[in-house]
Amino acid sequence: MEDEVYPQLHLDNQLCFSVYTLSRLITQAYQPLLRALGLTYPQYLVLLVLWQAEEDKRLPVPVRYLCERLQLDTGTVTPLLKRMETAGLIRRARSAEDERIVQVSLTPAGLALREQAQQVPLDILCRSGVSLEQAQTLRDQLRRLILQWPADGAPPRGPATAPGTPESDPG
Amino acid sequence: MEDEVYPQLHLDNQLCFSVYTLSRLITQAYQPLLRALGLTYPQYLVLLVLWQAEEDKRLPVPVRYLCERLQLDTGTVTPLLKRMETAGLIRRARSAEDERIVQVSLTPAGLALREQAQQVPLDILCRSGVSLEQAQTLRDQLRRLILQWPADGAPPRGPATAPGTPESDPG
DNA sequence: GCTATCTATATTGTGAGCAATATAATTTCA
DNA sequence: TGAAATTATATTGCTCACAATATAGATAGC
Repeated sequence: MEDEVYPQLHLDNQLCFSVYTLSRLITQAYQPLLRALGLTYPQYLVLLVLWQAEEDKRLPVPVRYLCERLQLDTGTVTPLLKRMETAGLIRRARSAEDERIVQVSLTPAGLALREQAQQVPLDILCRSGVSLEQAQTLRDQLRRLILQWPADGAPPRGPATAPGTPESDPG
Repeated sequence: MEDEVYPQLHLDNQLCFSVYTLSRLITQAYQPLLRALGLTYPQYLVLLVLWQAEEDKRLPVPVRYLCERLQLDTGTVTPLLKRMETAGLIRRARSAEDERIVQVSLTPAGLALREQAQQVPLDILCRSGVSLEQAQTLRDQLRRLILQWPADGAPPRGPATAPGTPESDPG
């Protein structure tokens, strides 16, 4: 028998699994608060973008802008926006100048939700027991990692260290 | 007019959005490699657990064990396992001693995939351009955060710092 | 001006995630 | 022992994600 061991394939050595698990944990933490506002987590993200655009007097915004900000494609965003329109949170309208474009804006109800959502991020922070410093540090670290992430189709780059046989390879 | 500003609701100030985005980016990076093995990302995670159990001679394992390790409920895992059974990767069998339990084991095909998967984590690391140290540090940081995360239904805890009005609240 | 190309959005189909509920087997304990 | 509670898995219904494709409007070259 071989009895080979593959530490690089052990679940708890994977960075991907930690990120995946934390992402679901955070979403689950938001869920009860957002449910009180009649929102799902992705719908909340759409509203974050629209509320911020409203602050800057940039409403309406095209669907394309939402896709860029959220890093989601139209296959996800279009049905999401349809549900939000049905829920009375947003409006969608074809642009007159360029009929390919659908412009998205907030309804009064969608805008009004911002007041109720105001407390949500801090509330989550409190419930999670994470310190503000820890959260900010981690956020900035992840944002840098996301920014340096290779665009899809980019050529493979080597790891920044000399190659070896790491016992626990956090792929 | 009010012209109020809500920095705590700005998308890029949210820790949740960074985690969510990175999680999807990583999954997308795995996708082409796993596709070559005929796997989806969650199916790969199931195999990681089963391969490790095989190393320890603990196969078969109950569905409950997979749910615990992956932090997923049966509503996700049961159909996932059914698809993997159909694909010939695993076997599912009711336990004789306790007929509530379904024991999951690897088929030869499912076990054999481990050889091909061996290179995947390091391959992802290379493509991502992240250094091994950076990945390990981040992984350990996230694991600590996940471990300290409150169980569902736990009472709200305050943030570890004095309350104030943080400009950018990473909820 | 006409066709090829490009751009913006929508649609289809599959596979997660997850809440809520259902079903059936086991255990508890009065 | 026998009903109530518990445990393990499955099912249903809804909402993402995302690849692949479709559609229609705008733009570029010739």
